[in-house]
Amino acid sequence: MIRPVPSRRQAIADDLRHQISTGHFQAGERLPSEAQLAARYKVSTPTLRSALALLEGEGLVEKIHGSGNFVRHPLHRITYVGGAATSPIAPLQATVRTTIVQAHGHLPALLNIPPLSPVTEVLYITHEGKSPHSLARIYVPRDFAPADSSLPEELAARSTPLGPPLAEVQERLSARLPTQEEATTLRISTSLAILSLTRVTTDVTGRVVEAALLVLPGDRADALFTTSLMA
Amino acid sequence: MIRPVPSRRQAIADDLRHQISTGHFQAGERLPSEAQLAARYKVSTPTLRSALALLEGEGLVEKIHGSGNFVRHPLHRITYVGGAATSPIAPLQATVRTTIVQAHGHLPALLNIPPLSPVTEVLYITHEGKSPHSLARIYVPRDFAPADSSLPEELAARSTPLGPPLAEVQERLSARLPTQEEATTLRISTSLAILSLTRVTTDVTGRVVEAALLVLPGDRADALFTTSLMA
DNA sequence: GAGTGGTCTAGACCACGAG
DNA sequence: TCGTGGTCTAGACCACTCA
Repeated sequence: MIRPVPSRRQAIADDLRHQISTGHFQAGERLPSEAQLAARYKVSTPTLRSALALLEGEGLVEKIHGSGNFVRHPLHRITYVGGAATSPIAPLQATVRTTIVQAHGHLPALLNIPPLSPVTEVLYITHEGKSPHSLARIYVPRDFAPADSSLPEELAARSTPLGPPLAEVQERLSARLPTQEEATTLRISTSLAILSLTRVTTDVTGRVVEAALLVLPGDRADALFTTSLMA
Repeated sequence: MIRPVPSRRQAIADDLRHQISTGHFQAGERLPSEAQLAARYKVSTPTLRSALALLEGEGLVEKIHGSGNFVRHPLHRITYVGGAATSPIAPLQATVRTTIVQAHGHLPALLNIPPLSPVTEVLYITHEGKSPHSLARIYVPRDFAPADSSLPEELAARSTPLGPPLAEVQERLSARLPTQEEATTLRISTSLAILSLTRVTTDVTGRVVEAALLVLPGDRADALFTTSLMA
C-alpha cells in the first residue's frame, strides 16, 4: 500500500538479510567487498552502501574501516529487570573502571548536590565473549563512599548500605540514537537505536544515594517492569 | 580524539541546528530548497541531504515530499507513567478506532489465547495540535468485552472491571527504529528512535485481560517507573 | 603497497504536491 | 505545469588495516 515501489536499496538489503538468516553468510564471516557486491547487484557503490547501512542499523552487520563488512554474531538478548536497587546486568562479565570526578552536566540535579561536588564514577562495560554488550555509568556522591579503596563490586551490590535504608528507585527510560562515543565503545552503528535508562535511588531521608545511566542497545536488550496490583 | 575530521555533513547539520535553535529559522517555517542550501554551503545535493537526514533523525526537521523541508514545532515532552493498569497517555486528544480482529503474530502468545481467536483492537493515535504524538494498540480478548457497542473509553478506563480483580501489570520496553508504517502514521523519520512498550495486564486467575503495544517517539516521550523499597 | 571502507561530486531521471 | 524532494549513477580522492 504505502510502498508499491521497492527501492534498490531495500531489495538489496532484503536479499542480504535473507542470505544471512539462511546461513549463506555465516556469523563472523566477512562479506564480499562493497565493490564486489555493487558489481553483483549491478548498482553503484553509494547505493550498495546505503543498503548495508540498513543492515547495520538492525545490528546484523558490523563495518570495520579498512577490513570489511562482517556478519555479527547474534548476541543473546538480555533483560534489565527494573524496580530493584541492585546492579543492572548481573550474569555477564564486565569491564569496570572507577574514577572520582566532579559532578557536571545533569549530574548535580540528578544527585541533588552542588555542582562540581566530588562523586565516584563507576564505568561498566558488560561483554558477551569479545563483543561489548551494554554500558553503565554509576555515580555515587563521595560522602556515601568514604573508603578510598572500596571495590566497585561493593558499590554495586550493597543491598545493605551503611547509611539510612533505601526508600525509592526511580527509573526513567527513553529511546535515542547513541552518541559517537557510545557507538564506538559498544562497537555499534550510530543508527542503531538504544534504550537510555536513568535510575535514581533515594534513601528514607530523601538523599540521593546513587544515580545510574545505562545504555542498552535495542538489538540485544529489553527492560522489564513488573507491578503487583494487589491492594 | 575520535573525530578530528569534522565532515561537511556534520558541519552543515551543526550550522542548521544552530540556526534553528537561535530562531533564525522559525518553527513551522520552510527551509530553502535543497538545491539552494547546497549552493549556499557549496556542496552537492546528496551531501546536503545527508546533513538534513541527521536533523530529521533528531526530530528537528520534517521532510514533505514535493513541498520542502520544514522546521518542526517542538512538541511537549510527555511522560508515560508505568506500573498502572489504566490508560497510557491521558491528557492528550486522541484519534480512536476500534475493530475486531483475529489474533495473529505475537498476540496469541501475549494474550495466552489460541491463534486466530477474536480480539478487540483499539487503535489510539494521540495528537498535540495537528501533529501525531504517539501510537497505541490495545488488544482485549473478545470474551472480556462481550458488549458489541462498548465504547473504547470504557475499555481504557475500566479500573473496576466486571471480571476478577486485576493482579499484575508487566511492561517490557525496548528501543528500535520505527517500521515504515509507524513512521508514516506518526509523521516521523524512519531514523528517529522510538520506545516500544508492551504492557500485559493479568487478573488474579492468571488470565490476560489486556495487552497494549505502545510506540513512543524518542524525541518527545519518556517512560517513568517509580518503585518503593519500603518493606 | 594493495585492498578495504568513508566521503564527496555533478550531474540524471523519477515521484510528489500545489496551483 | 513547475518546483520540490527521492533515488541512483560513475566515478574521484582520502583514510584505515594488514601483510
